[in-house]
Amino acid sequence: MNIGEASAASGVSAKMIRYYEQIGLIGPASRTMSGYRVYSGNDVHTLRFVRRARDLGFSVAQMTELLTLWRDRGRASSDVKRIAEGHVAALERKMMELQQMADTLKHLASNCHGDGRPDCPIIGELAGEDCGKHVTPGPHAHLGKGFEVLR
Amino acid sequence: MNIGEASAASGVSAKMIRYYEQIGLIGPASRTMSGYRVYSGNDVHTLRFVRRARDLGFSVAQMTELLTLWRDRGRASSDVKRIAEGHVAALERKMMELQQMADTLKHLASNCHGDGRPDCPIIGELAGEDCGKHVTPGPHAHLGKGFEVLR
DNA sequence: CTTGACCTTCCCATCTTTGGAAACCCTAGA
DNA sequence: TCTAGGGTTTCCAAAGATGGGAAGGTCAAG
Repeated sequence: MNIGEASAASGVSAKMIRYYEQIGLIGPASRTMSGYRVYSGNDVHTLRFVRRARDLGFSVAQMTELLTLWRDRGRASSDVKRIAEGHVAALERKMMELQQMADTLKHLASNCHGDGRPDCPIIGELAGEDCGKHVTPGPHAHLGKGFEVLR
Repeated sequence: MNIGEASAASGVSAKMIRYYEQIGLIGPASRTMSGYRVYSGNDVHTLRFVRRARDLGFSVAQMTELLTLWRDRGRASSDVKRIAEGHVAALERKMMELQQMADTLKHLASNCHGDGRPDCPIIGELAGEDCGKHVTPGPHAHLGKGFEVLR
């Protein structure tokens, strides 16, 4: 099976398969005499594992850990659970961050006429116009570097 | 006011101020004879605008639009509202995506012993083991390229 | 004048994914 | 057998926003 077939069978693009090999997430594929990569059913299994983990938002680093645990017959499920729960926490942190942005914007937009007139609380807020009630008190600016999640 | 002071006054790092100038989000700053960038109170006002928009998750492209509208005294608030609501929609799409990942993972984790034993539904799901009830039916893989939101 | 803090530009790294170019390989049809 | 097309290889670059650092110039205080 060459890389195109492996890609179709796993749902991982050929580009990404090469990339994953390059960065060491997956081992180097064996080659034909002419240099074409060759994949086995087992390789496709691994690629599917990677795609599912990717779909769940795991980073390459986390996938490396997960792949190692997957291959380790003597693994402790607590190790897997720890990674998963850490990721869930990161997802929830990110969601809260987005929620806060969305809430602020929705509030501002709800007070915006949205017609031909130029007055707009959204622009006003961004410009820092103190017009009485403030929507963003501020404390969500330095939310830290919780960017482990999401591309 | 030099770039360090403008940075402190606006909350935008000096690095980012230079970057925003380079990509054309903000106009080139005037310079002293020795080449130091010089900022006015007005410039700081603009930088604050940019920081607030950034904190709300707007992309550079969107900030460009917003800055243009801000400067346009004859703007229609509907234009601003449209951008804001589009961004809210993107935020909500992204949140739903994350929620789906988190839900799947939480479900899997709740069924994981999390002890020293190797059995683990999380690894099982990633490996594609069909063990009766499936948690991820699948239809959230090709969620599209909704990556306009978030860094 | 020296020192330390600041500024300048330039390059690199992050992280995942996509795109392209140039060259090579394989297979089917003429 | 030759050729056309599609698949494959590698390498380079881009994207988004931000951080880090090096090498060298500048400024203000002592």
